[in-house]
Amino acid sequence: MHTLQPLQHPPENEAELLLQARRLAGLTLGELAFLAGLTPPADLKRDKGWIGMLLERWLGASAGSKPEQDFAALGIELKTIPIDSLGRPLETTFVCVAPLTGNTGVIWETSHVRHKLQRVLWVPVEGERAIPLAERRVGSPLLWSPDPHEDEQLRRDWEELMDLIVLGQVERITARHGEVLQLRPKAANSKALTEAVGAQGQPILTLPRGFYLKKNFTAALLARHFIT
DNA sequence: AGTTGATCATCT
DNA sequence: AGATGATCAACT
Repeated sequence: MHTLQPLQHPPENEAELLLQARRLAGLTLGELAFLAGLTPPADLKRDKGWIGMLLERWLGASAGSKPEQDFAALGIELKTIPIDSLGRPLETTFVCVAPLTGNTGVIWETSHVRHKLQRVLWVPVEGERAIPLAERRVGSPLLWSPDPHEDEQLRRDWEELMDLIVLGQVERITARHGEVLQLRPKAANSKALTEAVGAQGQPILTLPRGFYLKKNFTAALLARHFIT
């Protein structure tokens, strides 16, 4: 029998992962939820990570809250990305938390950002709020690694942002810094604080920040996929 | 508070 | 309308 069902185990290799991801293309979130025995929330207001969790389940990713890649054995990270009717991203993409202390001497080549983005399975999902959550369709997946140009774009932004962090300027950084990679708050709320470096090199408390891919970057990466 | 999964809601 | 800054949930 060939009933479509979530992978019960982590995929053995890239081909198995990609094959399963391709099977999901064209199906709705409601169908995938039903087949997985889940009930979709009415909207994502209080369940912002629901789609990501659903796709993790279908693709056999190690569940949610582990500090490693989704497919550790394959070195692959899973990212669902909300898109509009033309395939363009509706949101920026969270990459990882930014380290705000202990950064003297860190370099791009061994950074968390570069490691996270080394190989990513992108799964586009219709994201317009006019479409009821259960009716939104999953798109065709893209297994991606940064090409030399993309790596260079990311490196430049990362170095600029990390320089400011190291120099105690984290609170002067806004989301406008960076062409393709930005730094924004990543916290439960504005009361959650973490340690960082102040302008005089002293410890300060500030909002935890995360690195996010700007939409121009993910739009280009998805577009490259659509034409090839 | 920190990790994972992200989108919301307000402002320009 | 689109981007920025703020926030939600589950688990540890």
